[in-house]
Amino acid sequence: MKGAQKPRKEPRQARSRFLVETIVEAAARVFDAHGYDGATTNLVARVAGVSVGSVYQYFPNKDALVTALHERHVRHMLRILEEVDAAAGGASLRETTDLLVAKSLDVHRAEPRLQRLLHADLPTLEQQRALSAASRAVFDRSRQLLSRHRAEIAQPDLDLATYVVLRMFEELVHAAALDPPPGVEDEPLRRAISDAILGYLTLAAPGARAGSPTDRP
Amino acid sequence: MKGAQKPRKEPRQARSRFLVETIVEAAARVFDAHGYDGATTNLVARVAGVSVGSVYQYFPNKDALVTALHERHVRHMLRILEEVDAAAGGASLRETTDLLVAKSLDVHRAEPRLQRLLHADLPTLEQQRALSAASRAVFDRSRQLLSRHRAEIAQPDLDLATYVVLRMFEELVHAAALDPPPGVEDEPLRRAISDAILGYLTLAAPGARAGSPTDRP
Amino acid sequence: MKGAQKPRKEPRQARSRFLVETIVEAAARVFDAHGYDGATTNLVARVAGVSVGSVYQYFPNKDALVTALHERHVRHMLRILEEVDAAAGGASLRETTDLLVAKSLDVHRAEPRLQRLLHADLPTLEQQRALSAASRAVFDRSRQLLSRHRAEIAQPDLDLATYVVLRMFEELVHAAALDPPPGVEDEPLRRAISDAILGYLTLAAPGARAGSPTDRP
Amino acid sequence: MKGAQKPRKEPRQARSRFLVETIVEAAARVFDAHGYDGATTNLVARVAGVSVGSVYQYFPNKDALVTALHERHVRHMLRILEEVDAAAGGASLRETTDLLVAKSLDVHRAEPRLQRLLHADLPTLEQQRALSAASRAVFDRSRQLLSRHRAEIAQPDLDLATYVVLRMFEELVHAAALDPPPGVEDEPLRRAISDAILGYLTLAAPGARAGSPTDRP
DNA sequence: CATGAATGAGAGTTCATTCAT
DNA sequence: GATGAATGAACTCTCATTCAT
Repeated sequence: MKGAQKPRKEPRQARSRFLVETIVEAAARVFDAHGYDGATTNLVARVAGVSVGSVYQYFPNKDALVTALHERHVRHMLRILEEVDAAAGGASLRETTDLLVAKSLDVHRAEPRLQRLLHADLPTLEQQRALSAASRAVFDRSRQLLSRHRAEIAQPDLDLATYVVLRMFEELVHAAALDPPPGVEDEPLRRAISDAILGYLTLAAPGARAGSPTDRP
Repeated sequence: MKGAQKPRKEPRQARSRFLVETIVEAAARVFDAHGYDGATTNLVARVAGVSVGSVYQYFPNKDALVTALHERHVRHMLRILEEVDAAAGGASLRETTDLLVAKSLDVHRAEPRLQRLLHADLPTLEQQRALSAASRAVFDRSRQLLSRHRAEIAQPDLDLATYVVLRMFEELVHAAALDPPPGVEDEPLRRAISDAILGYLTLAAPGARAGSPTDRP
Repeated sequence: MKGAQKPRKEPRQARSRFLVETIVEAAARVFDAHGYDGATTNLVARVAGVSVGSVYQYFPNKDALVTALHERHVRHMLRILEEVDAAAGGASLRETTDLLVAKSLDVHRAEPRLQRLLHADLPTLEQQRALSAASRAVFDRSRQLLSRHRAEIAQPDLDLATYVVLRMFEELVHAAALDPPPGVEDEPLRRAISDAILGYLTLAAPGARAGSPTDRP
Repeated sequence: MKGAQKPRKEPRQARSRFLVETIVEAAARVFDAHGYDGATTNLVARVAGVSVGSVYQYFPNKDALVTALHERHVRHMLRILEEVDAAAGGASLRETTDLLVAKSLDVHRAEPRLQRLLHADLPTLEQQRALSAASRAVFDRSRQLLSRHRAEIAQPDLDLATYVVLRMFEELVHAAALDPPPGVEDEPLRRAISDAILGYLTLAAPGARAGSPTDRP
């Protein structure tokens, strides 16, 4: 992979926007099915039903497709955060977390290899520039959600906590989707992910382990 | 990446063993510096100070190098587990975890991109066959270490707990090494990783746990 | 050599057809000059004045070029058969054979090494599948020509006779073109080839072995 | 056989001769099984049970193995010519030919691909120098045999006749061994080969060509 | 002499990218 | 804009050959 890349031109017209969407969806299918190396730009074009030239009209190079896929994923996650936020009026942190885990698992299970690729290869790229912008939104939204449950959270630094939670969350959902532990049912698996997040957030100061903050009404 | 690959021939003599080691170390440097695609077999050979032919004498193809690097990493982690186990006579789970985090961070910081590559690309490969053998050792050793602290662990299923802990551990250490949160000192960062693991393991059961229908002994 | 190979795409447009022809002609020159091993795909491309990529656009691999050259040769031979057939109204078998030998010699002398390669390497390949289709046309056309002279032919099984004649014909023409006997003029050489074919076809039934069929009182 | 103890000096040569033979036989197997390209010198060495270095001790390069195989074949053919000559006291040309065809077919059927390779690739090589020496012996011996049947032969130039007969013979035997016509029994096939040779040799001078006596209705 | 690890030139092939149509 | 034929740099991998042991 070379360098960070934004779409070459912003699709102004409806047709263009549709074309870009078509290409991105094709890219999602192709990258999920073949991995980064196996995914050729020509194949993406063929699957999208357009010519390679058209792909390059909107994406200056192969990595730009990956960047676009990342943004697509971020949008997806933002939507989920939105939904959960909306649906959960006075829900507890546990309930909210459970819901997020369940919804995210659905997303990752739909295209596990692509998600792994996005999670893994992107930090490698010099694209962090482009990414941090998109990722920032997820970070901010997540932090906001956590701050709403500030009372239930023992960790003092909420920025750091958000960072850690996002990492754990992504990784565990990835793992559960792509490489689940053998012989474990879905429910305990989701439960374990929630536990990991909840456990971290609610961990009392060292020594005070027994009295968890969630014990309070 | 193609398929799983074992070393082509087992290095029997001292000279060969040395050569293989040289090649693997060169591969580590090259993969860490250039990523999977950027790492060419010719470059690995050049860095190792041998000819391409010699690389292919011992590794049937490029992916075999990655597999070897994975095994090298696994050996590394096993050594760390061993050391921590030996050093920690009656240490608490927290102390043991802190030590593991510190030592692992050193390993990952030495070659962060390689570690990311190993963590990310390998599950993609069909090499899980070969890998599971090597990874199993880490899993078993980790589980054994956890079981020694059984009393401090609230999670009922120790296999699942080991799976989750290993994932969290690897991911958070990777992240801390490759993409640390801005403005966070090393100490709190390490602390956060330990908290995540400890929090998950020691999470007291929610008051409603007894009623959960899936919680079978 | 790997496996049988048809052209990757049928050249629909005039430009493509011209390109394919150019490549095949270049391949003919290169294979004739360097043999199978010495002929590199890059050299074929260079001689054709195109890029390697263009060669692979139409021929999936090196062997596909050989297959194409075989088909080119078959077409050539068919054309000759056609011409001879057309020109020879009531010609005798001898006259027809003489003409075929003369024309074929011209073809083989133009690129003797290529002809040898086609004659020799192809049966080795698994390409007999693809070849038999093309070769069949030559066989059928030859058989048809022979059957027109049925009265002059003593061999009972015309299929077998065609098989034998084609083999002798190809081999002797090859030999005469590539490795002629020293000190023999062209005319007696051509005559000898015709004699071989005529002699076989007109050989009287066994029992008349001692003398030629014309020995009859 | 290893118990035999000859003077200490002599075995060195004997051993070398044996080694050379071993290598050549291994080469025969390998070239027959894999063709020229597929036959690697390392494989030949492995099959021979010696090291590559030993192969290169006696054969300066890969083509030297082919040359040796050609000489082996020539010796084989000479032996057959010898046998036939010895066994056939007052045999007719037909009888002699039949015997030669039968014996040669056995040889070629044992390693058809190798024979094709020798027949086909060698003229291509620059080894014609070395070959003509070896081939000359076969040529001379064949000519001698033909001259013994001078009375039965109509062709005026015996050198040319020998040349033509050898070519036809080799080609037809090759073809019969490697690529026989479908649905033809062995006997008629051998018969056809003999017919081809006999027909050529005994063909009466032109002009005497009469309507074939085997004309069918 | 025998060995076989080491060599490295060079081959076939792919695929991101361009640009004339 | 859209197309897709054409490009060619660059990669993985092979194998004839050498030479230190």
